[in-house]
Amino acid sequence: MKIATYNINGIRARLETVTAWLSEQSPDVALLQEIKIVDEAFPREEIERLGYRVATHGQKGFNGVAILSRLPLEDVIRGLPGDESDEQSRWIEGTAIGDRRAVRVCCLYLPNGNPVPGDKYAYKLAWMRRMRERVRQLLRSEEPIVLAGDYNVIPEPRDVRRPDDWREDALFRPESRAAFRRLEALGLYDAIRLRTQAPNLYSFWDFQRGSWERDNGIRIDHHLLTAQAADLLRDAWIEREARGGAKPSDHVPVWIDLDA
DNA sequence: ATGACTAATTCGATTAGA
Repeated sequence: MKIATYNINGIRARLETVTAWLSEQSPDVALLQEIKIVDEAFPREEIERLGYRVATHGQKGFNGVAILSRLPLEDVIRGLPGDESDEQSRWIEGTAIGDRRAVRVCCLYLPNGNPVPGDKYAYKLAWMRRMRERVRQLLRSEEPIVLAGDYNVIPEPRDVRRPDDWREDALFRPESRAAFRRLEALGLYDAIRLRTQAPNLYSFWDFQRGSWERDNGIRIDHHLLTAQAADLLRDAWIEREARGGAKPSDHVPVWIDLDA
């Protein structure tokens, strides 16, 4: 079961890029972030035509997440539990039924959190605390679970070309990194780090300042796996080439392959 | 020190992203 996470930075602007990608790469499950559209306006038919089931949790203008699945998709939940007053669409989960195993997939778009300090940073850290509670609940199942998306956290210095440029940024602040480690400490594994300890693996390059040409990137799109999912891990990789393609997002797809 | 890109909203200029 190939599961990709991809912050597409707007489905309106990226529909051709995304449909070409689905046709060429054929993920079994694609977890999308920043669809930036309400559910009713999502181009569902264009994607269903390619053989995908579509579950969205959208929002006008900003944020928004979606699960696209070639496999049966069951028990979809929209929104991160734990705060009824939260109106931002940043979480959707469902169960993809593989040939051998069912896998719970959670698609998340973690808040950016800039500027630091401020309300947005407090929201980011509160959101991460709330996510931890959801993960605690999910872990009780002892099933294969994949939590993937745009975490907006650079875990370590080896995950950023120019660490000094990011010292004061919400993506690299010690509190954000500690909150990410606290998620891992619940018993989750960063899929790419189960495969390689290589530095300079990036999933985002800013549109500005020639970041792509200079390879001035950061790794912020991750798959965290429960132990039961990690047992099934065959491979994990970053589709770096996508950043140089036609009308790219500023993020690229990040992949895992599970024996499921 | 600042702004630089891109997208969405809504058709000009602002907000947000990371």
